Amino acid sequence: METVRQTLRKRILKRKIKNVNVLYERIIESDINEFKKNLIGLEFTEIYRRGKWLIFEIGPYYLCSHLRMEGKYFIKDHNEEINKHEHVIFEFEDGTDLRYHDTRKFGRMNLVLKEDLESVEGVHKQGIEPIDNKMTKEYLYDKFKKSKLPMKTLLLDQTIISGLGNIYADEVLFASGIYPQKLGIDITMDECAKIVKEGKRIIEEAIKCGGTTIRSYTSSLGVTGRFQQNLMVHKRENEECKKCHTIIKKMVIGGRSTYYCSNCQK
DNA sequence: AGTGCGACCCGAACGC
DNA sequence: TGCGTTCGGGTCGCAC
Repeated sequence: METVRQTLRKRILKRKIKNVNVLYERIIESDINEFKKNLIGLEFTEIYRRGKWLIFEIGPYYLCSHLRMEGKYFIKDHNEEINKHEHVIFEFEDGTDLRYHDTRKFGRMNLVLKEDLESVEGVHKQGIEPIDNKMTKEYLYDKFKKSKLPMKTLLLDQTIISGLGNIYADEVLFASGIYPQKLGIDITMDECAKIVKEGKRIIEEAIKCGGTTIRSYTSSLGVTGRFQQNLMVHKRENEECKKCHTIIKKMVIGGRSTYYCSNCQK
């Protein structure tokens, strides 16, 4: 998401919106007519990110966009044919479009007045980013030790750690040597220190690589996604652990597929 | 309050 | 080859 933000802001700032075309209305959670009408004549001035949310600053509003798993943004010439998975099209006066593409139609957008940002479901309850200096072992220990949930589930809790998804959760647990089903109450301060250290390292590295693209056919604005070459466990079921050559296993925890090395993660 | 689970959505992968 | 079925993934809402 950070990669998308960085690339997108180079491409769309300071362009006036001529028209907004919404082809699948359920993407828009706020009032649909206001969404289509209020953005016309305005230009994006900045793009922020909060966890997995992209927050576009535009006039008196924030446009909050959550891509879920498959949402992507493309810049295309307005004359280009509309792909069947393009659901929201922002038409700029210079003849280009910003197009939101989502094969699963899972992503969501909210247009709110700036002062109402905290009213957007999900945006307001973000925890601390792995790359934020406020992320400490004491903070995590305090959150984890009270919970009987498995560590995999806790790492995915956006109210604790902001922005960590399924891929990176598996990678952080592997790098920290923690068995994914280990319970929060059983975690130690030393393990929390590892999660802080490895979480920061992995996310910084992933951002440097332009993120992770799991499916080879996916490509979108700002996602060249070279980090998948660095993945140690995720999507590597039945392959050898890159550290100890044990066969990587897969299990489901909290409804999420989880990859791990039974030798490296105790 | 904490926890578990179905719903949302549909292309891809799988099974026959 | 072609059909029907299952899966996945982030988050919310509901039930316990």
